[in-house]
Amino acid sequence: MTTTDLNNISTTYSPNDVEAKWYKTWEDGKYFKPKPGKTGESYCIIMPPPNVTGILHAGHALDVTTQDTLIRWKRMKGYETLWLPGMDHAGIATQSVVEKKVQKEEGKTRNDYTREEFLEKIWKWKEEYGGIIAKQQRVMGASPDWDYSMFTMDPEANEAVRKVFVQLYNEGLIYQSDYIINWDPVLQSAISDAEVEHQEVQGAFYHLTYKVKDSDVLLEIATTRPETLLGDTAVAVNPNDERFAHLIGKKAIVPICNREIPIIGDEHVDIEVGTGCLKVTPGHDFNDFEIGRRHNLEIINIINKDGTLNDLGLEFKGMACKTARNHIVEKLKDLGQFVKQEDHVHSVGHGDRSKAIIEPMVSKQWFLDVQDMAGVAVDGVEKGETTFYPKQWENTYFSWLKEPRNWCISRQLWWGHQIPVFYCGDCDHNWASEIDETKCAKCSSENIKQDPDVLDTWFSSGLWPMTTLGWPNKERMEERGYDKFFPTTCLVTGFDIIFFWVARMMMMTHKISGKKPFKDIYIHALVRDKQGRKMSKSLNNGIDPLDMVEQYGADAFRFTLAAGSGYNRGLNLDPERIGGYRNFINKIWNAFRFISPFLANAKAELPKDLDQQEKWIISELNSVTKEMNSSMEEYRYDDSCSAIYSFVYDKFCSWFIELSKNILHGDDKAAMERRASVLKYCYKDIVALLHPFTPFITEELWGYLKEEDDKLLIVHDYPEFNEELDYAKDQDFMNKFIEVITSIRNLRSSLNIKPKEEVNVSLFSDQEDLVEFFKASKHGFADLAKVKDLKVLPKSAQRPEKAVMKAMTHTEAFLILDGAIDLTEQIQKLEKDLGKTNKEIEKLDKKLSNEKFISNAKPEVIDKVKSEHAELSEKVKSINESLKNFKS
RNA sequence: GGGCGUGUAGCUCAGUGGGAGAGCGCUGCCCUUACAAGGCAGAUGUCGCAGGUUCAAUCCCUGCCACGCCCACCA
Repeated sequence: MTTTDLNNISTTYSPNDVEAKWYKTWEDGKYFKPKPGKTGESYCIIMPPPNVTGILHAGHALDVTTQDTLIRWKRMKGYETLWLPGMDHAGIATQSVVEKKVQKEEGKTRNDYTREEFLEKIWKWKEEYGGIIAKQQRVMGASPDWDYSMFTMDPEANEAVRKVFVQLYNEGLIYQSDYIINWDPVLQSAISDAEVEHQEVQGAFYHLTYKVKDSDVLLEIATTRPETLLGDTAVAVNPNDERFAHLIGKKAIVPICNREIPIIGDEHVDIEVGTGCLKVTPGHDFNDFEIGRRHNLEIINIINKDGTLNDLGLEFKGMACKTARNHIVEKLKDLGQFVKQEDHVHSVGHGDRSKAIIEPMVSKQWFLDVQDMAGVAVDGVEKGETTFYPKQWENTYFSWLKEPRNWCISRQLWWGHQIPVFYCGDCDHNWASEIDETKCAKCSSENIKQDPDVLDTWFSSGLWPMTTLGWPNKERMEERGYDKFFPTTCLVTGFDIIFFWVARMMMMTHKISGKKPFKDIYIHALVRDKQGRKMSKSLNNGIDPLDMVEQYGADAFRFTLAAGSGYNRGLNLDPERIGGYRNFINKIWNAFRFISPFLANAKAELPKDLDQQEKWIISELNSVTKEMNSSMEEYRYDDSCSAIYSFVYDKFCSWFIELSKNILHGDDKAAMERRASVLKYCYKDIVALLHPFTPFITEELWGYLKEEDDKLLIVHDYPEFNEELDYAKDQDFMNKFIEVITSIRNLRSSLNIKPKEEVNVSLFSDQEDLVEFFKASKHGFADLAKVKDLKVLPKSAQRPEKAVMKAMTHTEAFLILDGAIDLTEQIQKLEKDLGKTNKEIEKLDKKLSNEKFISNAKPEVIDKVKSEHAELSEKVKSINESLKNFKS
């Protein structure tokens, strides 16, 4: 397509073909690969790998946008950039979606298959969804080096995981222990503390009585879970509680099962809460477990893996806890050991995947001792080796790491890295190994088996920055540039996984490599619907990125997401806003359609002999360039977007293009060529500045703007601030010019003068250079406010008799009237303006007459107030005189 | 209970110790040859409430109210 064709085509930009075309060009041309740039420095972002649980949602779109914008920006600035893509196996989450699918389609559970068979089904799922995700990322314009793609279950990742596991195991940091864990009866696996959601639930306090052995005393005990009494191994009271202290050391008798249990004293028991007596069930309550440890109590497990009562449940065996609860209450009533029941709201843990009520249960699990690692991770941030943007998120990070609990890393799942610990069936030897063992390391027996559990997903995620760069294999590290890119530059992620992921990467990566994995951590907002609600399937308020791209184009969608990203924690996404920015993209397209016929007359360089309008726009462009670079440095995408948005709309299109029409169509060939050159210069910078945000349309337009030997925009230099292009005086003139034009338009509008109708205007000002500027801008007044006859006079000159006026601090504008009109409305307007201005002057007067203000305020503030006062007084003077004339 | 955060125009949100802002929406006029996905002009606020610090508070401090999120024990 040639530039002339452009003017024959639609006035609306259609993104779809353009986007596909450029993505292919970039990808085929290997533009996403890291290449040494002019800074000689590297810049690396490891993409937080999306879960392969399903297709991408709006949150991922934000992830892609914020990272791709950074990468493209740094790439253009001349860094050797690597954005490393990947996907996460997301153990529990993925296994459960596949289990659900199998249940739905085949009516089977995973136990109807062998481990190998079922894993094959998950792998199939992974292939399908992994492909969709990568396609979605491409549609968004993501520019990672796809050749680096990794999956958290790749053999390379497994190698890293096993090496680290073995090291930590041999150091004694990984240990096996009977511990109370969160048991998810639906997933039938332990889950970590972080995977438990606490929800307020309407329950009840059940008051029961326990008999004290060899005594008539009845202990009244309040509990929310009477069914666990079958697992009670003590009754605890506070040793300082006068009511019960004398009973410590005696025995109580558990109702129904009639087991004798000790009455113990423990400070944990709150005298005020409940009845002051606590039944202790170390097998099924976190606090009770701790009490049990302190007092060496027996642990009794009464619950099966599926959440029903086991053999110890007596006649309630096989019942779900909730059912058993009701039956046991009935039984207690029969026994006369039930006192009362009170409504009680309390929080109950639910699995964040399965939504099942979590049963605290004691079982043998693998743990990682994180006490030392957590301290180091805290140090890294406190000493500034790693910085959070926005800084407030450090608190969230610290709050977890400063009181870490050892991490339960084993999961009773199939989908994940199997724990590399081997057990010998003959000699009881067990050991951790980096390779798949075939015989016992001690007795050479081949009767060995590997631990069936898998590792928590976050174990492999914690190593991700190293794994992806080839660690621990020397050759891979060389090939993938480990030394160049590690530690990485920036991690971009959401605040919801600061605990899960960020903290773990900081701990594990440092433990293994001795280095913190990133310099910066940018925490972006979570995407919500326009009402600020989380997007969820149940609310059906999700926004599908592909829909948005199809409807508005990837550029508009990206710009919307970027414009909404700064230091905020929520981004309320309303498709209407995307529509608004789609209009902006279209504006860019049409501004180019205006410029394109003149490109042939434009020179490649910025001309030296700029006129005042040109100096103004170059100055403004220079400012926006500075603003965009500095705000991006601090991850203020919102500031960058609003800076370029208002420059393009409010400066370049509304004023500079409008002021250029006359020159471009005029007789002065030199001026025309100069203006065409400036337009081209500006537009090249505009598309370059915008490219990281809206890569497609900018690359498309660049094709028409670039010089023959220019490279593609994706690797072109990003504009930088240039001190020499600062023309403050021209900016000041133009701002005043704009103010005057707006005033004239305002007067026209208030008189209902038709847009095409010409008017005569007289301007009065005592600023000589401004007067000269206005005189020289005659064409501007004609083009932008349809001024036929313009007079620019000093304020000493006579004011026109029949006219309406508007006063500015620097200039009075009079619109001359032909016939008589009713001035009442105009007088009202002037009086309103006068009132407002006088109020402002009063405020300033008050300040200036305040001695304390004069003595305490900074001199520049005082100067400013004084000059404002003078300007406003001038304006008041102008208005007053006109009012006098109008009224006479 | 602990922590973090929020409360600014109808909506979504920036913002700063010294003149209250943007986008969208709204009102009026215009199909002016880049753009009606447009142009021009315009209206809109006790900056949550109450105190305090300061010459000066939307901004800093304290308390209160409302809301959101996170962590953590509640038997």
